[in-house]
Amino acid sequence: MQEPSERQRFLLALIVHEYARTAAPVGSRNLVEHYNLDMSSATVRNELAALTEMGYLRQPHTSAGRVPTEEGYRYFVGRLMQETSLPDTVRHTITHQFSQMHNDVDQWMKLAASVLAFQSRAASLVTAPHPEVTRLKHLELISTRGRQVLMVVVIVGGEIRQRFLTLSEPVTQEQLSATADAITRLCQERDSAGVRTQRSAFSELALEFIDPLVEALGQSNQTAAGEIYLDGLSNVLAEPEFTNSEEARRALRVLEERSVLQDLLARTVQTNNLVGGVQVLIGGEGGWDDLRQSSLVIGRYGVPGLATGTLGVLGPMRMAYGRTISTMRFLSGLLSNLVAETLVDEE
Amino acid sequence: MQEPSERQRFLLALIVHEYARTAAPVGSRNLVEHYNLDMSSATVRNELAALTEMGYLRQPHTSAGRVPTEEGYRYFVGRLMQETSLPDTVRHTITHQFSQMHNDVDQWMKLAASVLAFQSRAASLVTAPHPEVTRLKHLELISTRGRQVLMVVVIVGGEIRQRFLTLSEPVTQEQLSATADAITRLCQERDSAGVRTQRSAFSELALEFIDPLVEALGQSNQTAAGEIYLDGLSNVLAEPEFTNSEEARRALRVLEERSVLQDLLARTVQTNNLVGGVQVLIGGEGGWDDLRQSSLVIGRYGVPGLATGTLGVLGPMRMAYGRTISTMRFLSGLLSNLVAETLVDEE
DNA sequence: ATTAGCACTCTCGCGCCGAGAGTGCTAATG
DNA sequence: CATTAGCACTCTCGGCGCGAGAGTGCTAAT
Repeated sequence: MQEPSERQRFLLALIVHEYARTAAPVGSRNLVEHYNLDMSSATVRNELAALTEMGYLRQPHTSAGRVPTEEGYRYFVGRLMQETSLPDTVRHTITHQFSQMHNDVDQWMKLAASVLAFQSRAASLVTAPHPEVTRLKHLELISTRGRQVLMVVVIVGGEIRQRFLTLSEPVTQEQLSATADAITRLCQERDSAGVRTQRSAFSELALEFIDPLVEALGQSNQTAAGEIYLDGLSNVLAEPEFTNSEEARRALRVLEERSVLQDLLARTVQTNNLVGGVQVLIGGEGGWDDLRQSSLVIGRYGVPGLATGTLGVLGPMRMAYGRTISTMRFLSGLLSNLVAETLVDEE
Repeated sequence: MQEPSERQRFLLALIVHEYARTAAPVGSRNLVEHYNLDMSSATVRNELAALTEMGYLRQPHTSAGRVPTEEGYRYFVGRLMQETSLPDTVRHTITHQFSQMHNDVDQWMKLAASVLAFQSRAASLVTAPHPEVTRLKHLELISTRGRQVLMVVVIVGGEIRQRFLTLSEPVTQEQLSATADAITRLCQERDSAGVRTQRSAFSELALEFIDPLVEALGQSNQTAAGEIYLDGLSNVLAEPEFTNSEEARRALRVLEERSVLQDLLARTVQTNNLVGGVQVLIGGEGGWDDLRQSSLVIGRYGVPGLATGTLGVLGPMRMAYGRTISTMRFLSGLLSNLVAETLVDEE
């Protein structure tokens, strides 16, 4: 890929910006007038022709304005975009909102999704902080009625899972508490496999809880990484590229289908378009045919080795990458701090 | 409102059915041919004219076929629709799927939403079972690091809430467990107000947990009734009435906005279009301007007085009410049993 | 290297028109 | 008297043509 000149890069950035604003192909005359360029439209035309030749721009038809190609966006995101950090007032507002949230993970996630959707004017997705290995922190057994028991499994990192069990015999709450304590002591810091190895050490009563416990710990392998919080879905429907409902349906299906999102996170690690912890997938890069019209910005947060979560924004290819990325980076830092402050468990 | 004749009712039902199938205004000739009626199209025309006069049908324009009015749907749902119960095979499949779900509430909810969306071919929403009054069942305090503590609040009915706290002094896990036990004993079966009255009975250490606990118990008053599970959003985008993205956006916004959904559930109780526990709101009945094109089917499940949840389906006004309602009724029964079996706590 | 000028191309919106579908009405019929 | 065949009428919808507008590439002049 040929390297554009300084002026060509400048123009490319302008077109990306203008197209993001208007969603209409942008022409040379328009560009000159709207940005008070001190060159003529003919000069601009020459440069645009060059950029088109290089593959960064394309024309929807012979005589329309220019639109950035995927390649163009990639170049813009990777080399052109200046990292505008979020305005101080916005940062303060967001920080303040989080401080109001009473240390409730659920509310944090909702707020994060909401902020991300609002700032990016696109759809956002946030996953709750999730440990990379699920090891038991604490087990609690609560009698509900007769042989019914509620099992609460607290995982290292703070995640909580629950199961309902029916015992073969009624048992008192005292016995349950004692059993829970025993299991907790024997299995603390163990993952599902580790718990299984302890099987021989348990009392007959405790054995009734082992299978559900093992299963609760092992669950993460199959199921989505915890809850997925979505917000701003109606934002993307407002964009002209999604008025064609076929496109909109595809995008929505991706967001609904948790398995797809998981795949996506899995691939997050190994790609090359990393921007300081934030990844940008343009035009369904990497085989996401359903997202051919869209772009996806993905970031992670949390404490590696303890618990991490994912932030994502799905929007049209012409989304405001700058604002989206800086918001995401800010949120990622903020959430990472929250995770570190509250969830950290190893010393 | 005038009472239609037997034959008119028959034709009204046919039109509702046919319009649900094709989404196009249905004409007399079409009706006669497609359903092999043994009357002429002229006769049908006369009857349709009468039904139009009565307000059950309308014509999009002078010379188009007929479309049911809201009034027409209301009449259909209230008096015409025969309650087809779900085929046995479907019932068995669903029951089987639930039995696979390992007693995990989260998975039940997801499955319920998925089944409801699939059967109704529309968007579904399901709320987790939620106690009408939130009273403490069990409190657990888990030390995470230094002064950090994870508070797990189990509510009568099985719901779980968590908070992260920072204590003024580091405390051992033993002390925490003892304190949690003490609080549990003093406050079991109490709601947030009840907990507050016990304040004087607590040790200094215990006092640090009271405010967060009161707040966790009181939360339900402000926040949505637990998690809301959505599914099938892409279904409604597939419907022709939502290709006009403006309509689609409105509907989506309603589903996203949790506060709106809450309002909606609040009104659920007092309306008149009840069908054996399932309610049908047609055309945004009751002041839901954003849902003017849509209908909403709402049902509840659970054990009144202990924990209840809501099932909802949002789709175009011409949705398949029969299938939707019977699915919802079946699911409601199934979930109610699950709640009763696992969550019941009072004797 | 830049730019004014110009011929050329393509889309988009508009109005027109004929086909098709459906209606209401009237008159005939069992 | 209910039903129905026949018919004139109305309205939508898709295709077509056309002119305006926007944008381009090219050439020649600066």
